[in-house]
Amino acid sequence: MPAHRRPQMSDIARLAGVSVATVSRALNGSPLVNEETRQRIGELARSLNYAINLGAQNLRLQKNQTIAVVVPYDARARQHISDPFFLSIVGAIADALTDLGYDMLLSRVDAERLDTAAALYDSGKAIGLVVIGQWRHHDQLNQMAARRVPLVVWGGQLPQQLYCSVGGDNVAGGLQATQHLLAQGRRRLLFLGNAQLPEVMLRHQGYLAALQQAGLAPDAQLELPVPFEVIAARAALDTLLSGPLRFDGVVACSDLLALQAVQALRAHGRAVPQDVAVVGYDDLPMASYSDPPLTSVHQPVALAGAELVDALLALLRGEKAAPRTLPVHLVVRESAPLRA
Amino acid sequence: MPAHRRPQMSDIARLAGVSVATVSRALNGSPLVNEETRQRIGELARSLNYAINLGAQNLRLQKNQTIAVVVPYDARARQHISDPFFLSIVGAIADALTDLGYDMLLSRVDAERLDTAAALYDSGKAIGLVVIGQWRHHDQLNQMAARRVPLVVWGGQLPQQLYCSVGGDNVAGGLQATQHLLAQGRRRLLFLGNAQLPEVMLRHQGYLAALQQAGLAPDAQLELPVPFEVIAARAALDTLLSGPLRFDGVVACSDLLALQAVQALRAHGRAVPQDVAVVGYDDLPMASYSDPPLTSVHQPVALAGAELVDALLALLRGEKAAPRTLPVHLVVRESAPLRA
DNA sequence: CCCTCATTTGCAATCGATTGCAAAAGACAT
DNA sequence: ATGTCTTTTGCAATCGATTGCAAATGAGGG
Repeated sequence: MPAHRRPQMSDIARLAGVSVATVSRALNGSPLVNEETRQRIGELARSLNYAINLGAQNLRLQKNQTIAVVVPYDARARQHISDPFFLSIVGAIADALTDLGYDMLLSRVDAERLDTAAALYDSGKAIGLVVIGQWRHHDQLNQMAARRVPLVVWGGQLPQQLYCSVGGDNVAGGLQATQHLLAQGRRRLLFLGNAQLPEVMLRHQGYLAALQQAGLAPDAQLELPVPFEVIAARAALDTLLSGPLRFDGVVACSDLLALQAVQALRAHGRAVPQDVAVVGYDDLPMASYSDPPLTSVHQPVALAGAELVDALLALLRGEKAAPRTLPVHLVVRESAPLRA
Repeated sequence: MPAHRRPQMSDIARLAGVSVATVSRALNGSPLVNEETRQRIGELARSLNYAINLGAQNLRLQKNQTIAVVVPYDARARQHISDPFFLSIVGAIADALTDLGYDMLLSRVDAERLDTAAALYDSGKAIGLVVIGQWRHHDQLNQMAARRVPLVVWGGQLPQQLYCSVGGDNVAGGLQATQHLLAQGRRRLLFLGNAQLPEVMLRHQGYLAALQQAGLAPDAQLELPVPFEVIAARAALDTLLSGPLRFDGVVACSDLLALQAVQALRAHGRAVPQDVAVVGYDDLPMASYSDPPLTSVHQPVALAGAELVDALLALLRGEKAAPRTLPVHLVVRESAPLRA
């Protein structure tokens, strides 16, 4: 026996003078083995620091307790998605899975090829997938679901959706953020976010609905389709602010974008919230520490993790899992206070 | 054949009218199979959406490409560690592992029982471990290393250390942070962090060294051993500030602690940085957005991920991996500016 | 027509576990 | 001594792949 091979059942069997079958039964607490034999085998296993080979066990028992969590990234920009909101969702999922005794495989895939994530399921590495965000490939997710890949997606609920999504109430979030600014008398509201992404698109619907309720016509110039990636967003903001366009409020689709907007506005000599009020999205912990503290739409991260896992496990039990929309609420702070 | 079983080699073999062995060879590009047969099998596999069962393959080939990343949490407080710094380290490790074709298993363990993480290795789920932080159990990590569990730890380098650690230069970080405050004429510096944790202990050494260089005697009252967990830290700060103790600078062991200190100070009517200057640690992205923007010791997160993975892979190749210390540097912002 | 040799295929063992079934051993009644 | 029953154990097949070795096939030479 080589020096540092991990011990296996056959080693214990040899030392105990019994067959591998007996060792297996002893360690699994089968009533078919003699009590004294079980003791001997148990002690031997402990002294050898034996741990069962889960790969072999899973193969034999056709079981697997691994869930893959897929975090897309932007391959073209070689830009890894490090938005703290996504990371905290991952943390929440890890908590929920750990509590239930599942293993979590964390994997990154190209955001343009979400369907490559199916390989994790096809290969048996994982029994189901949690995908963080739909990005621009609702269609690929639909195809995976049609192939019966067990799949739950963090994101917005769309028409013609074959997969189960769990997400914040994006329409309500966009609506509340916009209403809050309108209630302060703000009238020209910049919408900051790329509406090609379903979640952003839904928030944009809320934005439009609020404008309509207030009797305002939308202005296409007030929509800046920036990515979630901050460097590029900042560049777009600077370009915009160098132009003639004026606005007195910003509805941003993430807290990071909101903070970039604050910095860009200040760099161009505009005060927040006096000249321009800014509302963020996600309500990250940092929102309360920032300068100014951000008014933001709070998303329930811990609940999100639990609901994603719950929905996926329902799917795996063969039940059908309906999309879920989680409540959001506006947290008012200094970047867009109650009274302007 | 049941409706939605994943196809396997025997299915392809039956449909192609060949043996499983031939299918295996064909899909692996062995020169032993006829070109036409290979074509037929390849097309069949594609049309069935076949993907090899990696569990079975790994068992047979004795291989495994999974690395476990272990994030400890505080079980007593049922408090999950969500410090963004740890999450961003996890993200960096994920990037490094993905680039090299490894899978990453994310796992949480009780910070008081770091040694339970060894089960991930013993069971064959993973071929090696990356543990995020030593916490208070240097000893347990040493025991795991003595058992030859392939192991790399994010944290400080300690005497009598049997495992490989990768970490920022904590002594230099503590030193620079303290020197910076002393250079402004600050003389009574509160050290914020629990020196039971090795990383904090090393930063504390740097703090003491800086005091000594300046000819100042340390004052034990100026050491507040708060945990990394913010709620408890805030309570300790409020208690301290309600007492008679006075200080004009704070050396905090994380940016979150620094921001809590800023808030507590303000709540007690002390201005930052005028009355008290505050230096954080980690230099999270939020440090530059906060109010005031934080002066902080920058830790190289992306490099950390790459170095952790590199060290672990070296271990797995059978080489010995020496502990690594990564450079840190102070980023000066408003919470402790150059001129007080 | 037989032998040799190259090409292509299949058989069967193997990885580390689990489990149905047969069998061995001992207790007890007849 | 024989048969029955219970308790305890081992044999061997199995999970889904890989691979050494034997064997089948066909081409080419003598």
